[in-house]
Amino acid sequence: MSRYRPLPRKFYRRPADQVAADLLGRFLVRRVDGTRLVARIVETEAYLGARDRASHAWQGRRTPRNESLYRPGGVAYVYFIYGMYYCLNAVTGEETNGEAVLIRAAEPIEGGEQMARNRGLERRPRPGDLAGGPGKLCQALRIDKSLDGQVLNVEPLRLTWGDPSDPADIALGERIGIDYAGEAADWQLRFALDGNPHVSKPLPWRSAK
DNA sequence: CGGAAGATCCACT
DNA sequence: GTGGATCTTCCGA
Repeated sequence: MSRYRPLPRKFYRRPADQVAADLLGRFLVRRVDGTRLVARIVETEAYLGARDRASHAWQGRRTPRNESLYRPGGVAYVYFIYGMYYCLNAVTGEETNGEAVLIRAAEPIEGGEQMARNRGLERRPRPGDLAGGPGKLCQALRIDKSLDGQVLNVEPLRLTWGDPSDPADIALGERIGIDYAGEAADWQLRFALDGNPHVSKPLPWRSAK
């Protein structure tokens, strides 16, 4: 099934904003304990490296925590935040320039029951409950620091061709939770499938059409 | 509904 | 010591 064929390295070796838009509709395929979990990406954000105040690579900052950001495109950058959550990024770019795409939300395709258990949900999940936000998504797919720096085209975590979006259905807006970032806070680097209920925060987005 | 607060790690000042 | 690419619960309107 070609939907589950992994994206090639070349896919990631472009500017982060381009990759962020192109990742919408692609599948996250996670193998854990012999179970396959699949989710379709519906929301992403681009982080532009040294020139982007909101980026962990702002002004070239380099620490053990963000080391993966400086590898060539095609690996995962997973970091721990707020003392409780993980966030998953795909590192992008031809050069090692600290660019990445934050995977913010996805729509469950396979293994929804397992995802609900991973999230500790009792009630029947409503749209967005399982992976409608970067922290939820990592919890549902059991993504943690052990995947940091791993390539994204092999088990146990792959990004595959999936069910790509029509560029006309992509909405964009400002990134979330980066009010401290000065003018970079206004940059239109958040991408989502227009009107998709699994998105983390619906906004009056400007359409990219 | 919306806003506030708490949970609690790690990089940086 | 401070605050963050978050989420949940609790409270009041």
